[in-house]
Amino acid sequence: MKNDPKRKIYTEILKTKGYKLTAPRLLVLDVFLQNRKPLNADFVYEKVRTKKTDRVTVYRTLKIFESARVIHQVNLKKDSVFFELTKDHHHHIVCLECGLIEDFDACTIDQLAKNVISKSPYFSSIDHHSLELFAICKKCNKG
Amino acid sequence: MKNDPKRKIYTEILKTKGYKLTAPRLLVLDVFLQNRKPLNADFVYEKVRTKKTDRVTVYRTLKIFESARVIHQVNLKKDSVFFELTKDHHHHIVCLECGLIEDFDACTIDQLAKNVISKSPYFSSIDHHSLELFAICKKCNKG
DNA sequence: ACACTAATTGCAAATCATTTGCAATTAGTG
DNA sequence: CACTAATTGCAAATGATTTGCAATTAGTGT
Repeated sequence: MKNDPKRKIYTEILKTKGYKLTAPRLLVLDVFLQNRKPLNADFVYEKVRTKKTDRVTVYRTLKIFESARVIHQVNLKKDSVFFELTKDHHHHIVCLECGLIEDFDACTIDQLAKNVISKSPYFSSIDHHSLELFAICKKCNKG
Repeated sequence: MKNDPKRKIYTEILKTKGYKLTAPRLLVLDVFLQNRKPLNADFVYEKVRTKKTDRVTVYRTLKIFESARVIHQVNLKKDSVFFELTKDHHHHIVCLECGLIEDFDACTIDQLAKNVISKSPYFSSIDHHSLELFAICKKCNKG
């Protein structure tokens, strides 16, 4: 969505880091803004391939977005790597059988992170975190 | 280590699930017992290749161990998948620059998980979880 | 608006990790 | 000790991701 207020935040981050705002990059960004869940390279490519964007460009764009901290990896134990927008951060419960994903917030994690940092000899601040719970969902438990 | 008390726990799990205790499987298990940190397929293979064990067997063994819940995936944002023994579970702070890993415990996560479960319409229990913090370590922050 | 230049792109080919098919071997059972 | 299904190793296939390179383009200054 061109009118998503977060769009500007991300494009500003990219500009600040010296990356050009090219058509493919904006397309990929919009895929993330329009699909607020963890996405893999293939999903993104399927959404932009019609708009003359190569698969390689998708890979390269994901790398750039990741290094610019616009997106980050999410551990979903699927066969490929998934990413989500950094500002959309939340946590997931993932069904080990069917892959069902439920979101949840965990405000206590920030407190926990502070605690860990205060005791660490190597780290003094946290960039971001990843908390995933894995389970068998009720449906799969029956089957 | 043949004398590691946890070795028996894992071999029992494998037996119970009907998997044969073959030489390659015991070799892979021992690699995990002797290297208490997240490992990838390549690391394991390098440790067992001398003992006439094929790379394919390593991959297949990791799959079996994962489905038997002897090991599970850890999200370290590296280019390949890492695993650790389930009973060795702890959390990590990973440096986004140099990959330095520091371990920590987080006993409050279990409470948090219970809390999430009590509110979830889809899940009624947690199998395991994954909490990783990502940061730039003090050393990399200077450089 | 126009030209310049480095960054970015698309394509084709290469690489890397992981998987599959199949015949030979082996662990666990009786 | 023999039996049988599970497991293994090899070779080849697959699938995801990366690389080289020439053509294109965004952002800059004019």
